[in-house]
Amino acid sequence: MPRSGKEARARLEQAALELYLEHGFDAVTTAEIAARAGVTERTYFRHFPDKREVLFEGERRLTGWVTEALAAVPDEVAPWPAMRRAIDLIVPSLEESGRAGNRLAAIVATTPALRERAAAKEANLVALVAGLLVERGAPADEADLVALTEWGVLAHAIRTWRAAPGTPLQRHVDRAFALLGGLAGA
Amino acid sequence: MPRSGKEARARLEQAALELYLEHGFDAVTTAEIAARAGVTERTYFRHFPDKREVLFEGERRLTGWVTEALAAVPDEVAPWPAMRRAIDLIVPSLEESGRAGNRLAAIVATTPALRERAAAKEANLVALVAGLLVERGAPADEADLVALTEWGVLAHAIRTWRAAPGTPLQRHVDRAFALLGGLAGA
DNA sequence: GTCCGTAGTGTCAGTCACCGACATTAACAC
DNA sequence: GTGTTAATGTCGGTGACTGACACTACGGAC
Repeated sequence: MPRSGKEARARLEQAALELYLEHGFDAVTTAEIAARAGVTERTYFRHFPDKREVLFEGERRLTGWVTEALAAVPDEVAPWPAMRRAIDLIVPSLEESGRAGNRLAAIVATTPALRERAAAKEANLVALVAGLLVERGAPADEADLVALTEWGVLAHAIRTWRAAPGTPLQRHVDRAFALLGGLAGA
Repeated sequence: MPRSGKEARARLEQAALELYLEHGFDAVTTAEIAARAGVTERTYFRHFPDKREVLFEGERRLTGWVTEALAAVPDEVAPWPAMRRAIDLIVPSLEESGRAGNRLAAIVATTPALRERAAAKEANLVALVAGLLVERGAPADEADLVALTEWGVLAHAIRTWRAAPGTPLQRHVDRAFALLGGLAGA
């Protein structure tokens, strides 16, 4: 019953999240996820390529935000400040999805297989950013270095932000950039 | 026949490398690797936890180098310059293992599953470095940021070095640090 | 030399992630 | 109603990975 297809996908996401939280990633089978979602195991694999990917829908939104944010910065702006501005543009979206992000980070942090996937996603994102900077006219190796470094700073800021609940993310971002500037400038 | 155990492990590494190069990672089964190495599939999994790990012995050496290099830098040196010095100490070792590294990078770059593992290894290494810096007395978040950034710079330098055969790695490292200093200082 | 503990291996049976091929059904257009 | 299409169900299979148990080569104790 092709009841729009999107419904099944959403139910699978929900079921997977619940089961992973209840019993841990390793103790859950894809068949169980499918059963709770009311579909067949085969249907699960039509919506997601493997057992892990069901948890990373948020990451897809993130790549969208990054692309939009960089597109919103004028091409004349040099790579480093352009990325810096783009990060400021993304911060509110990140802050909004903070709760879901936290819950997810908890599962991911405790299971190696998911940390692997997360690390890979991050690497892909850095590559995407570098590519976008090149399209804006940056030299390839400068783009690479800027993407790597600034994304690293953002990732760091997110971590310290998660460790200090209630504080605004923007402050952590500013602080991290200032810290890096002092370190790398000398 | 426990013919020292190390021999079987080495044969497995060799067999896996050959087969992966010949037919590609996905087209090779662990049973085939074991067969070429003259052991059982079960024995393969006694030496390596999964199909991918057999390719990452070099990474283990790398973590050793990093630990030693950081230990060789006096504790009085601040985190950023300490890591900077440690990288200079590692460069020769990296340069020596350049050939093997290139061959491996080629396989890894072309298969997503291996890129995932590589990304995870890199993240673990950054975490290790941050931990070592903390042991030296650095504040946790500064250690995190320094490890992230400087390791990123090194990774970037290695990439440009691979793209420019024949040039010394140290030059790429110096160049990348200079570039970052100019970017992040402003 | 015999005995014995240990480490490395073989064997077997099983679970589970994942995939190809084909049949089926709901919804929608006409 | 009929045809089309997208989503699903069904079936069978492959291959990564694991637990349990038996076996065999080696080293040392005596």
